[in-house]
Amino acid sequence: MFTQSEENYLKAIFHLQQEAEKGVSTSKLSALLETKASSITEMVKKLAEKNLVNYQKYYGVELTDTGRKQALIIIRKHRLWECFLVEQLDFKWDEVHEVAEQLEHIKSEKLIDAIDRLLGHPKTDPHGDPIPDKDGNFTKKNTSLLSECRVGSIGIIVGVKDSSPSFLQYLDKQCIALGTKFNLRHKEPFDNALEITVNDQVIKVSHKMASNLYVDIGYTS
Amino acid sequence: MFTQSEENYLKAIFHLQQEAEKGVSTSKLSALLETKASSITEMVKKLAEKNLVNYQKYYGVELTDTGRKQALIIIRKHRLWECFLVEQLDFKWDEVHEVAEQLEHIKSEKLIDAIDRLLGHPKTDPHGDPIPDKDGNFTKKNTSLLSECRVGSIGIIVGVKDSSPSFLQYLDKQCIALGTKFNLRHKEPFDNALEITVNDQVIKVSHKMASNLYVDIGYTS
DNA sequence: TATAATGTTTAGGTTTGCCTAAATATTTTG
DNA sequence: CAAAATATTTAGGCAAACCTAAACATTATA
Ligand SMILES: [Mn+2]
Ligand SMILES: [Mn+2]
Ligand SMILES: [Mn+2]
Ligand SMILES: [Mn+2]
Repeated sequence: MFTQSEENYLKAIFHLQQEAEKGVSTSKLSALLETKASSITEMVKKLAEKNLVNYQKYYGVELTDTGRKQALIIIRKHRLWECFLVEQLDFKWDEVHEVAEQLEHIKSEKLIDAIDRLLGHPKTDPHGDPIPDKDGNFTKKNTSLLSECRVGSIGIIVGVKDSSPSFLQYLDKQCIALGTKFNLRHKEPFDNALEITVNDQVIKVSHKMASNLYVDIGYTS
Repeated sequence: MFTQSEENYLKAIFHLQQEAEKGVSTSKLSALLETKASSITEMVKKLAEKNLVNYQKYYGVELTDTGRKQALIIIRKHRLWECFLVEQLDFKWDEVHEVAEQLEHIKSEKLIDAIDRLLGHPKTDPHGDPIPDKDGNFTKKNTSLLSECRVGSIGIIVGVKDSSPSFLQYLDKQCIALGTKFNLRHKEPFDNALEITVNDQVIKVSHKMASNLYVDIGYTS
């Protein structure tokens, strides 16, 4: 069994590993976990001791197979709890993360399996992120960003890269949600702002916003 | 906000206060929390510092109004989670306590209110214990024990005093559950063992067992 | 490629919540 | 009511998970 702190480190290392192919640096972890670099070094040594990560002084860490498996168990719990909160308790998608950060540490396999069953074994969480199965398998989601689409594309919003409450609330205000079908009409050369239509309504999407929206592209008109 | 440890102390003090009218002793807390007496003394001083308990060296502690209110919030959460596990996730009544011990520490008023609403504001938990409302009010349950009933009584099982898994499993095996209607037929003078009938079936109930079952007595035949 | 800038680790502390052993207070009992 | 038994507190330590400041390694730059 692992401490809450250890679990948070494993999760953080997993997430950072997804982006950078190299070892995850102390400073990246420090920033993500909002913990001083020196504390990161200490904990990382402890995780290496327990064979959850490979650690090379000054060159960062990587999860071992055991570490990766454990990280995925926590991520599975986090995302299932987020689904539960939205689907059973009517939480909004911007309200779930903080509570899920707590719930993900509850130790009971029976509990999380029951939640999974209650929800009908969902494949993605309220932010479009994939939910690993009990063995840690999950289908990596499409990684096209709206910002990278060509003008004329038709597609569906399937996920958010930034899932901070402020961004999610902004999406709500703009009537953009997961599953929203859009038509990319125009890209402004000056600032890369986009214009999309949703149900024949024109919505302006800044470049920053568009680069935080994952999409499935259908066909190009 | 309080630490998990502090919350466990408040809950323990509350429970022990229910039985003994005097101040709760260090040794009682030590036994219940499975923590050495010296550690209890330390923590109790900290709680006194925070005005959650009144503490008199050598004479035990009592909850202040603030402390009592806080204890009831935790107990409310514990019992609501137990209901949730049984009613929504098909846990058995002997499987819920351990998980609820973890879930009761999740910090989110919105969450527990939503669980309460989902369950339809239940008044008692799976062991027959009352669930305090948001303000800490609850109706103290009937405290008649089966062991104290007169032969000839008719009644209903409404709660368990001991809610250890082993006792609950034993009750399952004997087909005794909350809501079970019984007829107290005989009391054996030698060992105070009882014979009750449930649906015309005779069940032998030892004195120890009977002294852990709360009942509502209807009328005496 | 030497030096400066940046990133990482080490050394030494702090707080929380626990422990054992010893000291002290209370309670029981002869 | 004094001695013995029991309960409680105090003193001194430990591990986990943080911190700051200083030392040291790596990387960037002139
Ligand atoms: Mn989340
Ligand atoms: Mn999510
Ligand atoms: Mn319980
Ligand atoms: Mn209960």
